[in-house]
Amino acid sequence: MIAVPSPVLEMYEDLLKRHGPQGWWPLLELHHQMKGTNPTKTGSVQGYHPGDFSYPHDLHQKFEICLGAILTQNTAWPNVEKALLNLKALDVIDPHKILEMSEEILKGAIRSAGYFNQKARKIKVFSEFFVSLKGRNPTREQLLGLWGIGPETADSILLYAYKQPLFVVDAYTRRIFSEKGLFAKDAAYDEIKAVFEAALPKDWKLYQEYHALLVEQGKNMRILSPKAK
DNA sequence: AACCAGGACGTGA
DNA sequence: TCACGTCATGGT
Repeated sequence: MIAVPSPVLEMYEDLLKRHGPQGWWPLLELHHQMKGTNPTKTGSVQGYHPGDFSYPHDLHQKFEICLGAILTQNTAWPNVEKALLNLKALDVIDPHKILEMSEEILKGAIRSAGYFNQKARKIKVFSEFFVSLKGRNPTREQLLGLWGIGPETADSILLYAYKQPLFVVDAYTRRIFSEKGLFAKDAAYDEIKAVFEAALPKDWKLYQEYHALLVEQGKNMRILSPKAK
C-alpha cells in the first residue's frame, strides 16, 4: 500500500504531535489513577483521560456525556462543568430524576452554561428519550428528531457516549480546513462530515481524538492571535 | 468593553 | 433551501 498524501491525515499527525492525546469526553469522576486536574490544557478544569478510551463505564456516564453535549452548545466548557457540578450536587445526573425535578430548579442549576431556558427544555426532552431507550443505542435519525439536538450534538453523543465512528464537525473544523481549501467555508455540515469520513478509517477512537485536537487547536489560535481569525 | 464560546431553532423570502 | 435574528452566561 502506497501512502497517499492526505491533508486530513497530515493534519491529524501534526495536531497530535503538537498537543498530545486529549482524553475526551471529560467526565466529573474518573477512576482514581486518572483523577486530577490538567491545568496545561486550555479551558479545562478536570475530567480528561488521555490515552484511556474505556469511558463511559456505565449508563450514568453515558447520560452525563449527553448532558454535557447539550450544555456545551455554543458555550465554553468551564461554564458547562459548573452546571454539571451543580447537577451532581443535586444528585440529578439521572434521566428519571431530571424528569421528576421542577424545570425552575433545573434552570437554576444550569444557569452558568447560558441559554438556560432553552437548555432546560432540551434536557427534559432528551431525558424522556433516554429513558425510552432502555439501554439500547439511539440512531442518528432519532436524535435529530428531538427538539434541541442538531447534527453536531447528535454526532457528539454518538461518537463519545456510544462510540460510533461519526466525525463531529464544529466551527473550528470548518474554519481550519476551509482556509486550507479542503472545502468551501460555507459548506454544509453533512458535506464536511463526509469529507473526513471518506479520508479516514472508520475508527471511533481516531474520530474522538481528532475532533478533540481540532477544538484544542482552535482554542489556541483564538488565544494566541485573537485577530488572526 | 466588545466579542465570542466544543449550536440549534424560528422566521421570512 | 437559506440567510438572519434570537437565545444568555462568563472569559478575555
